[in-house]
Amino acid sequence: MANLLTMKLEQFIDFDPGERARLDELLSYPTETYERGKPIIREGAKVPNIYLVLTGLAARSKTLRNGERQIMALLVPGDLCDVEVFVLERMDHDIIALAETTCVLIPAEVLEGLLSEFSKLTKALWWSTMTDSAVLRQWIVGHGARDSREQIAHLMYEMLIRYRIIGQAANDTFPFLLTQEELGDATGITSVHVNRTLQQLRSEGLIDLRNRTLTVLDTDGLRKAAQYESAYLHLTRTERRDEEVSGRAGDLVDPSHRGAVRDTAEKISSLFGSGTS
Amino acid sequence: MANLLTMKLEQFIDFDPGERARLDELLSYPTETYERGKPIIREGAKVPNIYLVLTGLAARSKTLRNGERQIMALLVPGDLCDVEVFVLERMDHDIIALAETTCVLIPAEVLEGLLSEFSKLTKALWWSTMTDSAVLRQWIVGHGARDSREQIAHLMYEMLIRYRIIGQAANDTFPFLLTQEELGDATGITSVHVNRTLQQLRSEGLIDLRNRTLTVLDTDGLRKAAQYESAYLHLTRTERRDEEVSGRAGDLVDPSHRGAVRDTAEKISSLFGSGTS
DNA sequence: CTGGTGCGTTAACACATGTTAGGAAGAAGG
DNA sequence: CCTTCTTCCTAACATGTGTTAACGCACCAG
Repeated sequence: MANLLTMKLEQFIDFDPGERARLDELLSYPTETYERGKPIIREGAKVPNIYLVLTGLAARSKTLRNGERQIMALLVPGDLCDVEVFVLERMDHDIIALAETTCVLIPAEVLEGLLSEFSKLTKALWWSTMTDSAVLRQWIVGHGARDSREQIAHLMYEMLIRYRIIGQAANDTFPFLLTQEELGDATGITSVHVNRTLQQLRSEGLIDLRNRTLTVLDTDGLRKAAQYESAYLHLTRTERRDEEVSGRAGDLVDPSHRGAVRDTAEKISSLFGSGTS
Repeated sequence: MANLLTMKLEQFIDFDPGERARLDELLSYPTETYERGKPIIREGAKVPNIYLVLTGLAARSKTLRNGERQIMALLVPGDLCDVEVFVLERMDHDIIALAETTCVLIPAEVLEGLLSEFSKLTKALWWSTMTDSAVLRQWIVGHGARDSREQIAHLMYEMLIRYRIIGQAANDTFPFLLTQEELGDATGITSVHVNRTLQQLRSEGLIDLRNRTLTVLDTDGLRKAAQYESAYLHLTRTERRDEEVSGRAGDLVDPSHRGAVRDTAEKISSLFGSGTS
């Protein structure tokens, strides 16, 4: 399997073969699989491992005393769950599995060792962290200044890009594993209103959501509906149009980029499936 | 003047005199002052300096096409505005002055040099970054799962703690430099409704807000109103009750801590004013 | 003193979203 | 095949928050 972590970090930094090899080694640590709905890491836990999502979907979430739950970030394959363990003593939120999810458990020392060895990797990890923060900021903007339709459109558009980046959104179709209730927890909207909003997006011909699979029928329309702006994901190399990675999501972050590398979604696996070692 | 940055980072790590001296040197770089309302750093900018707030109040904010503005974080004296410049190419949001604000402009190379020299400092900076993220997460929880009264109470309670930490909230009174409109931008509420909510908090006897100064009349009541939970600020040493720092905000994050170090707010300057070199 | 200008304050009304409740459709399991 | 459970969907009603608009007050400049 392609190294998803590498595919993600490559959006920012161009690794050499040695570095890639080291990254690949990380994937050889033991994995663990979690059923849908089960916690992967609990708030308050001291965790000795770094969790990397391989398959499925996880979320950062927080539960208030009154039982309300707020999802604060979605973690797709290739994402790290808990870089904070390097510094902060305890998790300040839960990581939960929103679908059957498999993670690699990388001992913290191992990754820490790698980091001091390769400062490039250190930089890449900082990038990943700061990008996470940027996504959080975007999430806040969403809640404060967007209505429900814009919010959900935005979430979908962001997920499309992120699945593209890891090569799993051919034809603008990708796994969308959230229930409407969970979508509500992510956006701060009730599931009833989520439903209303989905109907609307469907009737506008923007999306097709069925069987946990989302197809974006009109990427331009969806971007517009989302008031999407590309900068916050900090896809440095994509924006710079580095050939190696820009085919994945280039047309999404910058429509004018299309044509050049159109319909490359299908080629991604051949391009990168073997390019990670 | 006490080194505000040191006071803040001390919440996490105990520096030795040499390290403190180096931190103090950072404050000797040129400062710049910004009028209320003026931008300090603009979205999209490539910035060669790290900005450290010395006095006043700044905010991370984002403006949408339709003119709506969302404030995503408040920066009080001692806070760094743009650590991201080490890694990300451009700012993905604005930093604006909400009051007349003075910043030190530390050349990025200088701080970067310091970081490789002292890994403790590196850790402290990571701490600061990850804590920022944690605050963002909290902010999201606020928007999604709290009503206006809880949100505003929460913001006030957090600010009380943060001003305590830098020794500027004696008697639970501290500068509260936000207009109601800005409070609205921070919480995603209209200024009209902010006003309604403030009236309510006043009539409940929780706060006294006048002349840009906030006095918390009932810390317990406010904490309760805010559904506040301490963990997210990651005040490691405060929670551990390290004497050196726990007097500042200990009773706020853990009410049982009171008595032990009550009314220490006034002593803070004598304890730490000279303790930073 | 006088006219701005920004901020706080209220009031009346509109509407997006929440709440509650129940039924339909599909998946899982015996 | 039937039962059970989850998720999706819809309807009627309730309400928190937004909108608009107007007035007062403090502060400042001239």
